Amino acid sequence: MADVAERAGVSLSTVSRTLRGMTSVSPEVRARVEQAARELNFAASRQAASLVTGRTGVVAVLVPTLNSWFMGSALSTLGPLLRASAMELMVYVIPNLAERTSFFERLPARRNADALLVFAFDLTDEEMARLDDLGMPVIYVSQHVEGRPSVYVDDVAGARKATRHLLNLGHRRIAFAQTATISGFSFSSRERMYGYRQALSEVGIPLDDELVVAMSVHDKRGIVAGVGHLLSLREPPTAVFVEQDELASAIVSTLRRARIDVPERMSVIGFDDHQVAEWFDLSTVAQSPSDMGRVAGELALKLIDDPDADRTRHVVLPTHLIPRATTAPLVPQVEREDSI
Amino acid sequence: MADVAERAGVSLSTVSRTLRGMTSVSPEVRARVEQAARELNFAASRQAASLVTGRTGVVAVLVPTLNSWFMGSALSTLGPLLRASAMELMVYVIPNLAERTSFFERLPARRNADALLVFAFDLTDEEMARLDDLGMPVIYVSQHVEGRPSVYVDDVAGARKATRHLLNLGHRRIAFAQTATISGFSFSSRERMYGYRQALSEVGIPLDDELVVAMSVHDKRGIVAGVGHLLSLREPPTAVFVEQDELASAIVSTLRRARIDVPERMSVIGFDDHQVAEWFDLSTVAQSPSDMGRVAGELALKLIDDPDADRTRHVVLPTHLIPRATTAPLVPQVEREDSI
DNA sequence: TTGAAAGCGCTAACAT
DNA sequence: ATGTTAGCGCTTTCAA
Repeated sequence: MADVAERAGVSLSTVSRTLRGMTSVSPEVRARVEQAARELNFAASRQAASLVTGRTGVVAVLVPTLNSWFMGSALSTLGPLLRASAMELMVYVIPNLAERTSFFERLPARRNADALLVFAFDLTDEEMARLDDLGMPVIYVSQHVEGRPSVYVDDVAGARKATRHLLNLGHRRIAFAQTATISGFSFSSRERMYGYRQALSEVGIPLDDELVVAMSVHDKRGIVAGVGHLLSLREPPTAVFVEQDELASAIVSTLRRARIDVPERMSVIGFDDHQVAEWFDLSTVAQSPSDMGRVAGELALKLIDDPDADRTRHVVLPTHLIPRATTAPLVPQVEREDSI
Repeated sequence: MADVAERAGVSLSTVSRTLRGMTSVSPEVRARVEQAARELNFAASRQAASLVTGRTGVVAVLVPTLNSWFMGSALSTLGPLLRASAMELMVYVIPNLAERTSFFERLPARRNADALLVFAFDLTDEEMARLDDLGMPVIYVSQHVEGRPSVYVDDVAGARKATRHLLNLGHRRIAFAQTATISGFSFSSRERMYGYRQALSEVGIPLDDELVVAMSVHDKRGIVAGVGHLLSLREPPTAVFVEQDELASAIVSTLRRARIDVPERMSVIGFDDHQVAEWFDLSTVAQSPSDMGRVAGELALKLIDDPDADRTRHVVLPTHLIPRATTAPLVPQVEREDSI
């Protein structure tokens, strides 16, 4: 910056003021400085600036993985949004317990970011307390935490929509397929189960634990076993609400391979509106991770800029039912049973 | 840091040395300092340190999107790897031309990172020249650039493997399904096409442009039309090599919906070993984005640490054929033709 | 509107 | 092994 000052024949402070776009610089001097800066290919060091301003120009995000549709969509929106406000995006990927422990021990984000976005993590109270005295706004995304700024989708309402859709189609035996805890998303999982139960209770259908199965997307045998369990019940379900599109797709494949037609013999509805839902023509409940990224980013910027902003605000995002080809009205199968 | 020094009853430099893990600190003092630091919840400011050292402790990555299996896997590996070397991961998401232009104009990474990893971008010569005088190692990932450090998978060999597998199964009419340019991945696309052609030429099968179709994963009608084109040829293919698993899955679905059994009537092989390949039991050629992230990260760390390291080194990663259930030996369909 | 000067929090060279 | 001290490149009073 000294070089620029010399070349433009002005003082250091004038260069600084010019480059930050302050108004108290005469147009003539400004032109000269900008010219010099361009010629020298100069860009100010954020490190040095932040040392004196106390702001880093960085927003940090804490994520369990980047390898998921949800995180990918959310961050792909968040990145450009931050850049529009001259902020950069720092990512902390915490895939396992060891990393997690070390992160919370050392809190590397401290002083190295202006805000932290915690994505889809089920934190312990101690961990949250630790983040509380990080000295920066901490926003919880895809989960809701009392008394702290949170952005999340209304999982309960979404699950209710899915279940009601099946009820409206005439189904009465409706199963719920749960994903065996994917790290970090257990919060949504609980909420979706709750919405499912609510919808059934509303119409007076008693809850039946036999209709609830848990499986993991990556465990083929487990999926087959789970589906098998449902099919071997005395009174099997005619519809399944699966809490995640990826698992729903796997279930549809499994059913079809077993010659159980979907949706003729079994309706299946997912949750997410993941890309795979479109490929499978899967009925589902859409949420928008991209909106989540945007809203969370905007909230972060606001909390950074305005220390008086409400730090307990919750933003709840809506869901939408997307009926596609894997749900259909219940067809009474009485004939078959009679014919046995 | 002064607070820590005072609390531990030592000098500033001793605190600094301790916290950076230097050996020239007596165990007893070290313990005291660490204790004090913990009590005060202290973490050093990277900004201040980098002002002195000239190193930022940051590795920046330039990506077209985060919302893809490839990027997600690569960065999920890269993140923890960097953190193990006390480096942080800064992400620049450049989804469109406007962002791209502005990135190359302002080069925000300048002075704010120690190395830049350019993922899956087809850069112009001017853009690369611009990066050359960024004053930090720039590593090209998932593409190969003459004279600059690059990490990429051997797409040509992979495509050859896929095609040869089909040839070995007896297929002679083998189509190639290309993805209509997904931003940033045109490099791999060209290479895979090239490998396909090589394998055919090796065994003396003439190239037939009618067997090459382009489609986009998100354009259902386009996929149906592309498949339709192949099925309406005078001499239709008995196998298709699809350059991407996601598209391959869509093609398998389309074929099955049209009652063309896969693999009985048509073999389909993809490329990537994307998750979806497992769900569809799709034969494919595996590449490992995760390895790519790891290797690229290691290379970055090396180039940062060792100014004398070879800056033109290329790392080529292998591919593996994964035969699954969508490829099968050619069944002569002569009978059918006779019976018409 | 511009300039001079005092730090921001750290590291590294030097001294002990 | 530990302490002292001079900056790193900026921003921000304060003065002119």
